[in-house]
Amino acid sequence: MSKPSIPQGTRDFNASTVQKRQFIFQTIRSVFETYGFQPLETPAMENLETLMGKYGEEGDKLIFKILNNGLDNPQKKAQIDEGLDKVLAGKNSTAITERALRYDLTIPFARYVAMNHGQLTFPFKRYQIQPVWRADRPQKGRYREFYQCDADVVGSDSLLNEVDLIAVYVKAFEQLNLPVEIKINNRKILMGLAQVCGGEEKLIDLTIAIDKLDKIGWEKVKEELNNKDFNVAQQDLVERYLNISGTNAEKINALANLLGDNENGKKGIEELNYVLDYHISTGMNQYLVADFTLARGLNYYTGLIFEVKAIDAQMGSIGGGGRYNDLTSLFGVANIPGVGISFGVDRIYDVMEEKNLFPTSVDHTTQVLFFNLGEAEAKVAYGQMMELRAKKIACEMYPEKSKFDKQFKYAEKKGIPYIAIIGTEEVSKKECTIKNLSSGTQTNISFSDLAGFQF
RNA sequence: GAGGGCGUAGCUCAGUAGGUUAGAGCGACAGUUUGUGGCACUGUAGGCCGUGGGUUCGAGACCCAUCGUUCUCCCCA
Repeated sequence: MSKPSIPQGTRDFNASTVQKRQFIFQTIRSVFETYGFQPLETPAMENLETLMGKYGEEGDKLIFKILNNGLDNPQKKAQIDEGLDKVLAGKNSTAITERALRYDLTIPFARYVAMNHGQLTFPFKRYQIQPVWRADRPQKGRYREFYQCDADVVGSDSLLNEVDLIAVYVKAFEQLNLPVEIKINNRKILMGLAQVCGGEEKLIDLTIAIDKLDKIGWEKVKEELNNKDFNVAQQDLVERYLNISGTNAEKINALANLLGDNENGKKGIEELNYVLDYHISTGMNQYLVADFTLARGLNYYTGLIFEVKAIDAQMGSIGGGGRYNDLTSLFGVANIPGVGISFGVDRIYDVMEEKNLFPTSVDHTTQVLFFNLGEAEAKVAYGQMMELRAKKIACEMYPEKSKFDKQFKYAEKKGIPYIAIIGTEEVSKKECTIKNLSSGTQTNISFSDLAGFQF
């Protein structure tokens, strides 16, 4: 038998890791709920059809598909052979696979809204904290199974939603004590740039090229634009666009000059300004950075877009989101605009761990270990232990009668702060010896006072 | 999908130019110490050197393949 292992890109989480992760989940969840979002859960698997074509060509390749059952059924052999040929040719076939693992939380949410729009009260605000799966090649900060925490509002055009979601980001990261900046841009600005550069149809090529700027540098981006038939004047314009710098206000001014009276550009700037101005009054503007190089890969975004970056950390974005005007139309229900954000918990964990930002209080463990000094003594001790447990004090008893040495070491390794000794002497006196392991101090407490002892 | 690094004890790693019985630290276990831990000392257990093939008188080391892992690119949280 080979050594046991787990699939590539997946992880087991030990007690301390789970507790730290729970701290992140609880922090985010409590902020979501404070802002009026309600929970939703959707299945780990969706119909393949629901997911395909929603994440772009690259995304489709990264969807984990689930093999159908019953492929060994001889009566279906013809269909299955035909399906297999399609799969081998790089297509999908429902004869082979008709379900897939969730790739993100946004599309399943859109599907849910489309299915239930008759029953939902709009604006509908939901949050969702669940794992997603991607058949990506794992590397630093990238896993094949990871959690997303999403909050979305659908059924409202108001920019107040964007304002509110930014506040969610700020408050959550403040509570996590993780310094971040929130980059903000508008797809309309990018659309405006594309129009000024020759046409809307260039938007996708343009955003893909721009998105790479901080990785490959301007020269390479220029090369890519050249390959995509941007002429010299257009390349020049993009260069001036990307070189915009300064404070948020200065950047926006420069951008307004560059895009002139392009309608999308004007609208995009207006929306951006609205949100930035709003957060001057909340004092959260210090976190906001207008960044016109921000593009976001997902093509369903239509308005303001966000990305959260941890300050001074070698890590890709730890959150992102934006406005999508018509996501549910993918599922046949039109005119439900929405806006949402996502937290990348696994990356947040990695950054916090690296920077040592977890409060020590997240480690919960047993408070009191009751020593086992023999059958009769243990029975008395067990009764005392149950009293403490009734007070919600975490206790456990060493399961075997062992030498002190061994029981002490167990407590020490597990980080248990107190031990309780009840031996023959204590039983006859109806008392208990409590020892604080870190200070070494030891006191005798009568059974009747034990439940009131301050551990 | 493309390209690099690394696989030796439970963990972290040595292993010199290919040479006889593969080492250390930590951890585990036992004892010194059968009602007082952390420290110290002593001892014990634990290795198909990832797997398969090849080169060689001889391979942990060199070559090929394969699997695993990790990082980078693409893309993304």
